[in-house]
Amino acid sequence: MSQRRPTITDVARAAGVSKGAVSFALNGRPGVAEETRRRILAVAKELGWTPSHRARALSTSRAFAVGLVLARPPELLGADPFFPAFIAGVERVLAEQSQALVLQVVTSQRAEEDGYRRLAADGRVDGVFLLDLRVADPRIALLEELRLPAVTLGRPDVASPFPAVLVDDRPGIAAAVRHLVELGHRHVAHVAGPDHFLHGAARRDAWENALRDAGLSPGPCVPSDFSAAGGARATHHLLDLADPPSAIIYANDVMAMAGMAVARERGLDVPGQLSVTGFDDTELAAHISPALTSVRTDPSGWGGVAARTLLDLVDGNGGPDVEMPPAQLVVRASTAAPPPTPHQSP
Amino acid sequence: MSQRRPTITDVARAAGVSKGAVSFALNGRPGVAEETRRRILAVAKELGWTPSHRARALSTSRAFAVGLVLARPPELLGADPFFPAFIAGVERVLAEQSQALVLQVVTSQRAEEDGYRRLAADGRVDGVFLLDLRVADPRIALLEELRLPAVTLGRPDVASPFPAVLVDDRPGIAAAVRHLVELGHRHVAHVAGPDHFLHGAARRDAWENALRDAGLSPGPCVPSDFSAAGGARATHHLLDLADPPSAIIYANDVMAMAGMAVARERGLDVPGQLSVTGFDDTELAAHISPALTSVRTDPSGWGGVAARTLLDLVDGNGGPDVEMPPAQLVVRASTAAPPPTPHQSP
DNA sequence: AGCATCTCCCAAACCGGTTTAGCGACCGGT
DNA sequence: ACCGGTCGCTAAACCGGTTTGGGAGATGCT
Repeated sequence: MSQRRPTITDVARAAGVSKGAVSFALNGRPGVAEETRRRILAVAKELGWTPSHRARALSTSRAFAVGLVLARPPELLGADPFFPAFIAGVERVLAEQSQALVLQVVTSQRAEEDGYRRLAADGRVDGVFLLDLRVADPRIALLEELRLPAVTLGRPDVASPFPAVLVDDRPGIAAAVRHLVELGHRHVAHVAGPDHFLHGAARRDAWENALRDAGLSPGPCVPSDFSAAGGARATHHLLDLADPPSAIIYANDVMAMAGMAVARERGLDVPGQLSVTGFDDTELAAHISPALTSVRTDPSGWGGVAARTLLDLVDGNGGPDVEMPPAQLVVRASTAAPPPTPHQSP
Repeated sequence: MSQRRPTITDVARAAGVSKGAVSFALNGRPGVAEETRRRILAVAKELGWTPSHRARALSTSRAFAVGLVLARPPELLGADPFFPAFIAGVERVLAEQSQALVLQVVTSQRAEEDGYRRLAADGRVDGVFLLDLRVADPRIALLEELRLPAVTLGRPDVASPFPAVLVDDRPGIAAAVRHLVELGHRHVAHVAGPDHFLHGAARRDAWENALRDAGLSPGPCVPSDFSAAGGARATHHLLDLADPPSAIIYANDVMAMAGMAVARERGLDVPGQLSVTGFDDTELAAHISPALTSVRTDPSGWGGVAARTLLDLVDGNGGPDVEMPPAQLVVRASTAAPPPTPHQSP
């Protein structure tokens, strides 16, 4: 019938011991007899006592939470398949450790840094995830200055004191290029993500290198922004060229789908006259027409590993970088042999 | 050069006042001379002092955070345009109040209730958002029992002590039906969301009522699950009927896009032989071919209003329900007049 | 001058845990 | 019988704020 929730003092009194004993018993620390420990825990359960997270946070100077600051332009937020899946993976491991996830969504980079500052200043979190690594990412130094432990998704291009979860997009892109080359394509373009993202650059490099490895010169590359509108724009640009590509590798599925639509509106058959590949392998990719050849990634798996790595780091067990399995190509109906062209038919 | 961050005691000492005075000054409470207040604040700024969120949380028994528990099957997480946008809207108002958002993503309903229990038991949050209302939603009673303030998105079908942010999907669906009827459709089917969601049921009712209002009998309705796979399945089902519909209203864009693909694979022209409408108006909707007629919603706007409502509630200013503007139909290329059929041509 | 009132501030208690210092009981060894 | 060491526990300090009770000094009123 008690209105207010029981405190450690209530448990101590009921068990006939001191607060300290209850604390020791709860945390499984030595120095309390097994018999006593059991009794204390029994009383605690009977009273329905749960240690106050707030009090514990104050006295241990820990937040028991990790943070994620996400900078996304509003129009991309809804379309991004990565971030919700990543979070789900994170949650899976946080939940079993009674840790919480504090999320901040911001729309500009300036706000993003403020977000980290606030998380740090408030002591809301014990560590953070660093996503969407950028070229010469200033956030690394910021987090160092804030003394905020972090785990990066991908390997930064600047010196970083933080463990990284290494995800390699390149094999997937390379596989896509090889797949297209094997089909006979000689003119493979790329619609990339923004230049300043490391993963955008990595996918672009992979595309370029794979083509060179095949003895071909890379087709045109158009940097874009991961949005459907951007993908459509880039596609128009490529198809307007004097010598348009016979295949386009897009840096994500959304741009690829928009690109397919553009091709179609221009009267081009996909894959008959233009092959298209995406990246992410979203659920929709398999259910559009033609079904989209894409590169499957595992954001949820990355989230889980990143969370575990971060919790270890926060506990003082800074581990080494973790390598994740490479992305895999999933071949569907949006890729096929190119049409015969003046270049190829004598 | 101090390693550890300054505390209120440091500020008090430096300003030559007591801790209490600093606290009063900071919180703008009466009882401290204007001159003194300015001096204290100056010293605080000079020392770079920020009140410890943890200490404040303990002494005021407030978390200065709100929570969101999201139950989604993994395969839907990436495709759902609603939740990231909603969160972005929430953040916009939380940020300006120095509140944080604690997120929990779970995959089963059982886990969802545990999620709320944990948030409450840990005192991690002062209130929560209740999304995806279900028929006879048990979470209402749970939150009441947990004494956790909440704001619901939509009006529950059970007695609820919580303020609601009222979003009405029905006008959008009704507009879609009217649009199709005006085009000449007489046989309009619906691919719905899961039956147990209130908004799924609402969209279904709206579809049904709008058809009746037009003097037509509702075509078949297939409940589905908001996934691309589900949308494809439902579409096959509808097109396999002896008397297939000439138009299908889908409960979200993803199912509509998958449905369009199915129609196409079966050799049906959209919109020539089958008209299709979606719901959500995702960014991609405008960039597929044919561009998808859809119903535009404003999840980010809802998030902002829901956050403000929740913060007010937590502060003891439980307000009335808030009505949001209705969803609007956006007509694009996926809808057109139906082909002449035996029914219609004498 | 005397007294009530008001303003401004301080000291101390409090929130609910964790952690340290230390004390008595018990143990084995000599 | 005495001594050093371990075990099991308690009391109290501590984390860093907020809040309450009350005291000193200035002011107003008669």
